[in-house]
Amino acid sequence: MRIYNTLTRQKEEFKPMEPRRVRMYVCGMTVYDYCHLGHARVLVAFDVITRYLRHRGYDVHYVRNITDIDDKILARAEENGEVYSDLTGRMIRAMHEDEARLGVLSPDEEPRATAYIDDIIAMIHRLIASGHAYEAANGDVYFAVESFPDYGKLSKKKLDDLLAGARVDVQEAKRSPADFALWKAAKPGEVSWDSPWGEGRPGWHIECSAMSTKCLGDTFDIHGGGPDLMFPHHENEIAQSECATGHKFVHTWMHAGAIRVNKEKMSKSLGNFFTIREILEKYPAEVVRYFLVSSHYRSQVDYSEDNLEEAGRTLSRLYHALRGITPAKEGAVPETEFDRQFAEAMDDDFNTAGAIAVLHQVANEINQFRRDGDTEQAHRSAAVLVRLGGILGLLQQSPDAFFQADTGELSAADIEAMIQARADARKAKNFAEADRIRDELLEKGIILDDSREGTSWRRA
RNA sequence: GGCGCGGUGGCAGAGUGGUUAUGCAGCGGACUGCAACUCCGUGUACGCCGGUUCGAUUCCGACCCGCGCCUCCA
Repeated sequence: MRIYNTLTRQKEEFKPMEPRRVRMYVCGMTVYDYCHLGHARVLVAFDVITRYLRHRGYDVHYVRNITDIDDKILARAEENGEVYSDLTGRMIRAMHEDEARLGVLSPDEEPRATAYIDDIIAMIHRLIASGHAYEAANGDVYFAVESFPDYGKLSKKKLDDLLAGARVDVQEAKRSPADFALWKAAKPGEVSWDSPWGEGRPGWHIECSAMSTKCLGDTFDIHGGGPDLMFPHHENEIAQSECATGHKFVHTWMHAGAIRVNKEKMSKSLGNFFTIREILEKYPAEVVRYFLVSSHYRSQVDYSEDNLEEAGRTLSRLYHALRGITPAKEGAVPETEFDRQFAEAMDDDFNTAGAIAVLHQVANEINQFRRDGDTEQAHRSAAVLVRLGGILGLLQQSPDAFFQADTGELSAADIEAMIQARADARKAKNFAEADRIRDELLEKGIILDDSREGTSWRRA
């Protein structure tokens, strides 16, 4: 299978260090606020990647960190008048709720920066000892960017350009404007840890170097994250890690595409972000997931009501195909041409859009079998659809659960009673009454579907 | 300014040197008491200009446009 590597800017044949084992690290959240859709994209993208790699038979060790100490966290806690760890604890719980609702499997390890202070200090120590970092007059420790000739190899930036474009408010203490903090001296009253350089806390980038190395070794297979982490975060990670260990840090770098709103990137600094929980108030979680998975993980996607609603209609088509069918038992149906096409798409840099097209072909086949009264074949194809959907984390609930959740003011019993009343009216050829009932339900967001087996219902 | 990514049919979104993406929406037909669902059929496409080629949406070059990073952001 081939994966696009940001480091080389091309798709490469994926060869993990150990044949059947994949070591992967993904930059997770800085927990000072609720997760937004951009976070969801990264969460879902690497969830699908993990699921597919496992489906392909790899033993994946997936590590995704939590940044639970940083300037923004301290600022927000101060603003709220609370202890920073109360804030981060609350946001971590919220994040776990959000990802569970989106069907995102937990990573194998979820290291937190504050639990790895010793490892961070040890790595900084090594960097100072090898001349790649220095303790400045203000108590901070900085990484000396010019000591690493490869600096810029991920983001394709030249150090000269970075220095020329540096902002005016350069830290006096830095030897070079491009140097970045490994350790920040604590201001009076700030939460801090003891270190050889005095009380302080880690810089933003060093935690990921320290934790990934600790959890996965000096060198590992895949490192992923959001599009805006490429520079400076990932660039700095490479510098720190390769200077500290003397080994290549990561083989394959993967970056998700940005989420946009009105042609602008959704980001916290622009203030145009939607949190996952806001969106989940308006759309079923699986629809949001489907929306995310229906385009390639590296492409930009636009968040809009139209797009989410279309995703809802499209996912409904898939669930419609499954309605009233008990899929054949997993394993009872051998691999089909559809499995092959699905794998072909996914093997090509996780082309989920192509894979979903296959899902629709399977749904179409199910509907054809059903039309022809070939129940046996319909059930077998349904098993294929559920099997392939599962690799993307989709189609794992019952169609009724999907269609009949969140019905608003009416209970299922109310709806069933009205359906019965309508059925009676129809039997009596009182179509005016039957249509009145159907319209009343529609007004309340309930759509009826008649079939030979009877009438079923779903929310609009 | 530097670096990078992209421009596909009404919309969303894959892909390919010559042959159907897929879905949503639309239209015609079947089914239906009428609808919905479903099935069958159907139209509109590859930013612009050159080049390579028997043939380019697909390769190469120029141009136009959009976006991202260069500062905390997934």
